[in-house]
Amino acid sequence: MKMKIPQEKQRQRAPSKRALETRAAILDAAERLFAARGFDGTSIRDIGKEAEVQSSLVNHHWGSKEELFARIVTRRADELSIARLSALAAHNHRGTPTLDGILTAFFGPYIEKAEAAGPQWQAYARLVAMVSADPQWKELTERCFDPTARLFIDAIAALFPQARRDDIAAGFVYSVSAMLALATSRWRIGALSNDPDAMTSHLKELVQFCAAGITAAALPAPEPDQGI
Amino acid sequence: MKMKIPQEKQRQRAPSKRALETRAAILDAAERLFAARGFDGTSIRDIGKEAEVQSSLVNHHWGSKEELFARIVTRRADELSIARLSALAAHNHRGTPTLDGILTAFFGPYIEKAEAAGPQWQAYARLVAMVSADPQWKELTERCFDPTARLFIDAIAALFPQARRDDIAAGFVYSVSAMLALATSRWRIGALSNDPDAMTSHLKELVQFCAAGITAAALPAPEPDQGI
DNA sequence: GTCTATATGTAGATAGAC
DNA sequence: GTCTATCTACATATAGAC
Repeated sequence: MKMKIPQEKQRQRAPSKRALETRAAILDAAERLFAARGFDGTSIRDIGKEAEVQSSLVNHHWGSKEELFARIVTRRADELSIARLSALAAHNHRGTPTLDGILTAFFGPYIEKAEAAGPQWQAYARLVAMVSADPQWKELTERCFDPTARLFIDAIAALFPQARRDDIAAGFVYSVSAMLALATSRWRIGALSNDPDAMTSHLKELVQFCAAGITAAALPAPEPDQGI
Repeated sequence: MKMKIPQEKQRQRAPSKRALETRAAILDAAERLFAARGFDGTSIRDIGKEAEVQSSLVNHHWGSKEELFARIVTRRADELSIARLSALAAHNHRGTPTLDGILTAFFGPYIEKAEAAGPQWQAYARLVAMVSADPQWKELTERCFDPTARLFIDAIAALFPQARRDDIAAGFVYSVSAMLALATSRWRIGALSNDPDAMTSHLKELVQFCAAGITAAALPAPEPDQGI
């Protein structure tokens, strides 16, 4: 989660307003394109065109394509981590922690931002789904998300003192992948169920799904083939 | 991207043994590289080098890069669908269907192939995870996986006559994403739990997780904030 | 079927004028 | 900071000899 950007390391004077706009426009455009077409599917030229600036300004402001990509992933990851840990602390302060509460503290901040701030956060979910599945970005993923994930796993593990930590961790990874599936594949759920729907109402269903799954994974296996 | 492979449409004579080997080597090499680096991150030249054949043979045998990619995704998808539907039929024939049994019929064939036939099937899981998350391959995904998915959703929905089909479908999509997370991110689970493990033992845990989740999602919401 | 050679386009990154 | 022009490398795909 340490994200030194080399281009900024020794900035001498305050940048002009226009320069700041340019830099922000490049970041937003790059986020949209990377999310839609992937890292290799997006060119520096595409980004310049989308941001309506010269393509050489992309390298000038943000260095190499890899550095730009890492910058995009980390800026929202940090914001998300803060919101998630704050929600977790608030939940703990409210009384005895519950699994539903912990999961809501993790899922909620993203869902809220995706609904409030709109398409940029939705694009970001696709970006996270991509980097999570790609070994090329393993280090980046670990830096951005693992510290917070460990804290949430700790919190859940505290609810199941008798459970193996492996099982809790596995359940948490499954839960995160389910959240990404919700965020990136509403079209898929809609297509399979013949009825698209809004996002917020899915949060509670997602929490219900994951909480039941983690509880089942944490407890010793019940009678085999229990049926429905 | 229409399943016809132009190069094969009117083959006149039986191909030589060497030609068959070349064609198979290209497919396997392409599968490894596409899975490791993605579609845009893999070049035809890379594939030729990996298969130890001339890169022009890649186009000659399999047409364009897109056609080659679609061919790779579909060949194993068809094999998987057959195995899954066969397992589902066997389970139904065995007596009253159960959720655990249906999920095992869906997950089992992949896990078995990944363990038995090894790395090519593991690469394939990463490939499926990629195409599932990428709008560029939406049509390909629908053609390959949706028909079978619908049948499994039907089978699950029959166990919960009172549930909304949307909730079943959502639970199934979450379950599939969890399976892909297991197949592609063992390193992630291992890193978070400080203890990597073998794959087969995870199948039962995965089924347990998903069955509990789907059951919870299918039933009307219980008392709010039920805790652990 | 397989090879060499190549046509044609685009990639990331930078140099240097303003 | 911004722009034009360009260097160098590599991409997909094909033509044509063997």
